[in-house]
Amino acid sequence: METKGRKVLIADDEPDILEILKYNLSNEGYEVVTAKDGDEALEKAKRHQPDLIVLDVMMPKKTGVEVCQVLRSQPAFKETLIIFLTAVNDEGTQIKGLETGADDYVSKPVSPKVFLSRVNALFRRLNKTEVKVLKIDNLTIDPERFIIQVDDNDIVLAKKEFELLYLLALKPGRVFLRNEILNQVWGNDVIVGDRTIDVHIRKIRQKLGIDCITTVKGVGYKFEL
Amino acid sequence: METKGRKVLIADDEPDILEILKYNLSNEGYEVVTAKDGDEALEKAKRHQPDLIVLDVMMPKKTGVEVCQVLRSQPAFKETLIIFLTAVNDEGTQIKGLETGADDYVSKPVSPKVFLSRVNALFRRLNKTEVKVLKIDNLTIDPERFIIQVDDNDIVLAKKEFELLYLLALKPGRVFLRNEILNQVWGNDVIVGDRTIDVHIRKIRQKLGIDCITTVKGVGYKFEL
DNA sequence: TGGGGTATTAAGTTATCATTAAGTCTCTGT
DNA sequence: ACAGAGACTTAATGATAACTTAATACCCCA
Repeated sequence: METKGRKVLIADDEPDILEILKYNLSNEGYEVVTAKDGDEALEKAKRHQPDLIVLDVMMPKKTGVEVCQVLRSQPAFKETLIIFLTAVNDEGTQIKGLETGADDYVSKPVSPKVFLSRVNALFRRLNKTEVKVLKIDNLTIDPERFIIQVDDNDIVLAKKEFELLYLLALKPGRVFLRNEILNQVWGNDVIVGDRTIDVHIRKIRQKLGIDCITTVKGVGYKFEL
Repeated sequence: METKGRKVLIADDEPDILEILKYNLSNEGYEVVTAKDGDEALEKAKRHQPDLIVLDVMMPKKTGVEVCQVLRSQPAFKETLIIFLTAVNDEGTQIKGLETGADDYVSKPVSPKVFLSRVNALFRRLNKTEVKVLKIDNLTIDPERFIIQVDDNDIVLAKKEFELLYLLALKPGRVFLRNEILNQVWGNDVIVGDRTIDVHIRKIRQKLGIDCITTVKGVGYKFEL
């Protein structure tokens, strides 16, 4: 995760397309991983944790839409950008794709120029809103580098702890219900007990050493300095 | 992803059915959660607080009817819509289902079109008040964030206190009978004395510091600034 | 002025959370 | 593949806030 450039995964069953897109993205400074079918796409996505995933709708093993659905059901890929490629200039498919949780949609034949501008646009949008460094008083949370600082002292949080803190800190003062936390941090399908949240909260409080998470009994937790 | 729509939980042990219904509901803008047996259905229902629950009658772990009974015994699910799915075209089952507290009943094989129209009809029938932020003069009540503000000062209310205030504030000027309050805030099953309401009212008045709840002797309370 | 209601207070009761420790899972490097 | 470390989850217990009740004081009106 040291590369300055974003990581992109491209999944398409046509080697030519893969080659063209990879070449263009690499030229722009992106790090590129490729896959030739749906299953491979899922596997590489999990392994490489790309920032953007480009999915051909028509692929062997699993279609792009299916891959997208699987990915979106996992917390790790809730925020990942997804673009669909399709030869079908079908309005229905387009809508279906976007509803599945895709961020954009590019129809074949792909113009490298158009494609690149779309990709860049998505990342620009992302920078403004989603993944951003939080600075609240003497506390800094950098989700990209996975680093937390209090008064310039680095603090190491485990993954779940980090995600939990980041979630709360994104909207200071707002109370997050336990259910909300479970959905956002653990995902829809994972079933864990309520006490699990408590324990993570405790570890965060302990490691940070500052009292920034408030309990709202019977409701949930909120971030507050 | 960004769906503002209602949340629907579907429980069925046949993956195909889940897939079809989920796809159709998603297309209509509903947010969908799935479960593959009775126990999982209960767990997800509790966690996600869906607006509608679709239950297959024949499921492992717990049947749809059993799940329904458990849910209906809890105040949180008194108002939740429930639809039964069943392959048994049995009049008896149908009646038993409706008596258990289901709102509708769809027999398999399910026609997506029919199913959707039933679901839409149910929601149309339901005059559920939206969960929205209330702003009345210098008082702000945000039920989603569980926050109350008076003149920009945050005030912490306990859960019951909050729910009670929110109920009254939803219809300013309207008098709520004690029984009405008990049903809405405590649920039909819970039996608590009348004085309990008084005590909560008192705490709200005390914490808010402003006189916004008026007593109507022999009748109930109303919100009024 | 007494009765039917409500307000207030304090004291019980319960539900929920914090904490700790121990068990299970996962990843990593050899 | 294996061991070890750290991450994650669960279970058990103690602590505390939320909730309920009960007892008493109050108020208004026939």
